[in-house]
Amino acid sequence: MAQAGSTSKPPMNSIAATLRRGRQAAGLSLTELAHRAGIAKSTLSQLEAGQGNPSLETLWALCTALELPFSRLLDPPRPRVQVIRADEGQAVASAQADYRATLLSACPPGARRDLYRIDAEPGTPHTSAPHAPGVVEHVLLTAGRALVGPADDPVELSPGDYAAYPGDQAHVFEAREPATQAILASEYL
Amino acid sequence: MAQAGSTSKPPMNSIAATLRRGRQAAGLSLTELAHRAGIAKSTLSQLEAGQGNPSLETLWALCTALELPFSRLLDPPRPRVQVIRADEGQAVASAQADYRATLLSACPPGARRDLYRIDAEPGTPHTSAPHAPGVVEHVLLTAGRALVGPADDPVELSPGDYAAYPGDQAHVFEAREPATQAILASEYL
DNA sequence: GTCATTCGTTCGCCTTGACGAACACCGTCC
DNA sequence: GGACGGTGTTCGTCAAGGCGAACGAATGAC
Repeated sequence: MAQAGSTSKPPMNSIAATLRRGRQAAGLSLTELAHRAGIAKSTLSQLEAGQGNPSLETLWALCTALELPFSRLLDPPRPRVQVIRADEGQAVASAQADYRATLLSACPPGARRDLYRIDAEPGTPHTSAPHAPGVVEHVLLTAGRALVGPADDPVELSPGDYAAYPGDQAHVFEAREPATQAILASEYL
Repeated sequence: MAQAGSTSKPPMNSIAATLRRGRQAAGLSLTELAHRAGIAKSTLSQLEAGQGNPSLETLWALCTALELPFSRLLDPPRPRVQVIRADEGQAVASAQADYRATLLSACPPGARRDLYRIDAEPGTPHTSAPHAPGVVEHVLLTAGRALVGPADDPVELSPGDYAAYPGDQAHVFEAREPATQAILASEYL
């Protein structure tokens, strides 16, 4: 299975580590896991050694046997409690002074979802250019009132209201009352 | 590459569809994408036909060439605006009357992250049994005050405070003031 | 019309992933 | 001691994945 010159190579070491940790966390031996997944334990041994270039079937069988989502194959980090107080956190740059987004949780390598806290004041609407394809934004208004959603079809939200919309097209956030606050989850699967 | 009797087989059709849509969305031809990814166009053709059992290298090369996160290989759905008003949404069952979780956004197939709105009153702490390995919970307190986090090491949050902690061990949510509200993102990569 | 260029598919060959047996290793029991 | 049952590793064999050339179809230039 020769492979021509490609750009970057898959993170086998990362996957290998994930598999090994997953197996040990489940308290399984190589033999046992290989049996459950229906693959040869030699194959599994090589994979955990970071060698080779596994096929989709093999990876899938291992994921289901370990009850791991397929997407969890890449990434090690195991966090402990992390707290960001109300007045902390790095604000995201914005040309407008009446709109402030605070990054709460950036995606670890293998990107999936960012959490922001939005603080906005009435004024000119804050419009965002389309993001990468597949991005979905979730907004939950916690205080005030705002017009949120696709630029061509926004929705007015009151406290407690929730809205989700495609982020890969132009969209707006326009505060309608002073001290408007919201949670924004930007999901770029 | 024979495969012994395993449980479920990988969703090749889904991956095939994702690849084809991704390629067409990028406006690339089979030849062009194959060249960029450094694979043979015949291989790509077969993959988009849902045939075969691609190797990790092949899939990775395609993902990087299409600028798709590896985890986005499974799932099509493209949403429009979705709104859940403050008094809407299905409440999640809970034995305790003073703790209510409202599901805002469930993961589409290929699961990754759920969004909840929490409404809680002071009383007995709401403890959760450990979830699947790898789960991370994010909490952003929007009103009131609460003790949140791992059962053995919780943190007190005030409005605007944010905390993230592993969800695969016992954890608590204990309201300290009436009408306590929070956003909870359960992330199971 | 013909040539040229692109598209996506199909075919034969070669490489390589996956299998299974054999292997070395370690602890336990008799 | 040595015979077990368990671990994870290495090796030879076979089938399947990936490659590249050849293919038919569709389009545009001249």
